[in-house]
Amino acid sequence: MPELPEVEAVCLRLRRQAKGAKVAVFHAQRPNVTAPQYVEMVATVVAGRSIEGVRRRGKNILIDLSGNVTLRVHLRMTGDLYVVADARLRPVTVRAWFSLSDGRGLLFNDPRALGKIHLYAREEIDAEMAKLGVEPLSRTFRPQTLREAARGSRMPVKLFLMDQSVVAGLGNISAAEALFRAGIDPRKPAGRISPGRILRLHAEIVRVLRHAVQSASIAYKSPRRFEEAESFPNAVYDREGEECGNCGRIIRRIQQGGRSTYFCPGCQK
DNA sequence: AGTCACCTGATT
DNA sequence: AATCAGGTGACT
Repeated sequence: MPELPEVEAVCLRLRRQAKGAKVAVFHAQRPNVTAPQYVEMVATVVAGRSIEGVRRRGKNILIDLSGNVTLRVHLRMTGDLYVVADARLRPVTVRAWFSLSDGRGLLFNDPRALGKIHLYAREEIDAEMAKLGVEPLSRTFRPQTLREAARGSRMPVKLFLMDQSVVAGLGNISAAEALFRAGIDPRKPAGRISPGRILRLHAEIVRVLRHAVQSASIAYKSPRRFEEAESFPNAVYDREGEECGNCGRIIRRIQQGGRSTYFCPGCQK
């Protein structure tokens, strides 16, 4: 279920629960989870190192370990990463886990098994993450950032927004919702959007993500406030055939880049 | 720039 | 049985 907001929530949770803990053993159900790296290599290097910090870059979770080593966890479509009191009690869909020296377990639960865990030297990881685009919730993300990246691009703007080398962390939902709020047709070439619309799009991206981070963090924290967290329902995503809350037209679903795109033909030009 | 493979589970 | 899924990388 993860886009940037859920990944951010996972990082917050890990920071509270796992910071300072020491990794004893790494286990993997299938070599797929670390491929093309060897499970044995990861296990050997990770053993005995403590968790110094947890960072997020785009949709990547970066776990800094002692001795200048960093684990990169990508949740892909269905991954989740969380601490439990006893790793022996784990769902069958847990594809890998870390035994912590205090007896707890750090589980990588991933029903579809598309997620990845990779190991890097500290200086390698920064170079790797430099391939990603701007962090949309940082001050370096400005309307001009979008304008310059979009200049001359004939890519449909929805795919442009989901290109991680442009903006890091936008996914299928946030891209669709931001485009709806900015009143932009997802099929429109990125380079042909007016400066004024780009300005609006920038603002809506930030607004959508800020709110989703807030909701995701609350939902992960206390189930009691789950309703509150859900109080910002999707305007278009997963609403094919329903009426647009703004203009009443029927929300459509089309295919872009092999994924579903939802939009309102009335509001989005 | 578009299509497909990677996986499994839920829904139609 | 077929389609869909909040992602990405490797192919045409």
